[in-house]
Amino acid sequence: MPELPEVEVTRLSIAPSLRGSIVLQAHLGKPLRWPLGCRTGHLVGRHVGDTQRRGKYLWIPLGPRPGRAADDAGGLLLHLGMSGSLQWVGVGSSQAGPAGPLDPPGKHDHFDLVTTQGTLRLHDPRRFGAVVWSDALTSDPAAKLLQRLGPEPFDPALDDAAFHARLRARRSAIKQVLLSGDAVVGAGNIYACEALFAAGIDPRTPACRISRARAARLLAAVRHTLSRAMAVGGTTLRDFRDAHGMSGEFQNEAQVYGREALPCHHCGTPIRRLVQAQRATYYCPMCQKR
DNA sequence: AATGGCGCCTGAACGC
DNA sequence: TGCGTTCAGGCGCCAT
Repeated sequence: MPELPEVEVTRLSIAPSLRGSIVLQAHLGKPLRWPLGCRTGHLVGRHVGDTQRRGKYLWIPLGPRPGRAADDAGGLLLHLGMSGSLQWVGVGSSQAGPAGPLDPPGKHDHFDLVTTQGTLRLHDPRRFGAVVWSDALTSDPAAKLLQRLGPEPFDPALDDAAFHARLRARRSAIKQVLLSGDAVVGAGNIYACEALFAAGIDPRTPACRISRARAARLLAAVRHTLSRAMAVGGTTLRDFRDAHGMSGEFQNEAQVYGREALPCHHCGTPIRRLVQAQRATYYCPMCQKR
């Protein structure tokens, strides 16, 4: 399940390959969450810029078409949804087939961006993901999709006081507030559970009832958990891979996620599972307090 | 206006 | 073996 670490790992695995290339063609498969918003031919001939990330979205800047003014530029906003992953096949790679630089799209390959340096392919069985053209990050539809996102976890402007203030504005359980991305973006179900364990906070605690000191611990725990996950290539529960096929290792370090009834690594108490907002939450009833 | 719930999708795991 | 059911969940959207 791509959360912020998986998206960042993906970004790092495609940015150097894509940067400086020129789009030769693009192909669409089955419909994704939202329509592309332009014809695939609209992308051809554009210079590819440096891939950026905001929350769990990726932004691939595309320069103006040949002979057009600067305001013809735009880019692609990508989201990996639940089951999306990107694959990069470089020109001259061993995966190059007789038909061209890449095998024909498989059943779950729904977008190809063919460039002078290689092909970026989106694989997404559940199709909760999206690829959307936008004239700029600050124009719709990108702006509309990004406007509601909370602060980035590693934004220096997000200090303990700011984070605490955001928690105080929410009466929902802290687990749901983390998932909503209102107080800080990037923690999905796995990392929200892990960060709450690391901070020793019961996932059912109303966000507004968390003290300044505990909020500081939680913010540090979110940052530490996301950092650690990125350092080991993310979490591969089933099929997450970076664009070069590398799987992640964080699943081996999970303290609570997916460990119902197994002993807590810290105190030995069986890990519990509960459902919050129709999503599984795992926690240690001994180590995590309200 | 914050908040809870729905629906989009498919494959894996499960029960009979 | 095969069928039906349940679960997984990011997140925009809707209703309250």
